[in-house]
Amino acid sequence: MAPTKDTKKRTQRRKKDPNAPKRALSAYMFFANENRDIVRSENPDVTFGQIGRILGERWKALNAEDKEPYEAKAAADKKRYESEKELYMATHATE
DNA sequence: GGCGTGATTGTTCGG
DNA sequence: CCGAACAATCACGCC
Repeated sequence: MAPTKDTKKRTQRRKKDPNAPKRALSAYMFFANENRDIVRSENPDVTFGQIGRILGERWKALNAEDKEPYEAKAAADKKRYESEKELYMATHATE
């Protein structure tokens, strides 16, 4: 099932690990990186109120092929985190 | 062997 | 400064 949105208000940002590898970014993050300047450039009138909403709308508006670069980076970033987590695990184990 | 959980990531915007 | 919608994530630990 979904991560029970009820669990609690997200963005709790609580630390629990010594070196906290901080997982990785998300496709949205990479996509947003390119959209923030694009969408906002095409919608200089819309503010977070709209942009934020619009951003997400068109994010999905793209096709798997469009998200390709975003998903690709997402996976790439994940590997990034994977390395830190690996070390984090090592440090955690061998300590 | 399958499940749920939490933590996190980045943008925009404003008071 | 931080949070809040917007979305994805997905590794982690556990019985």
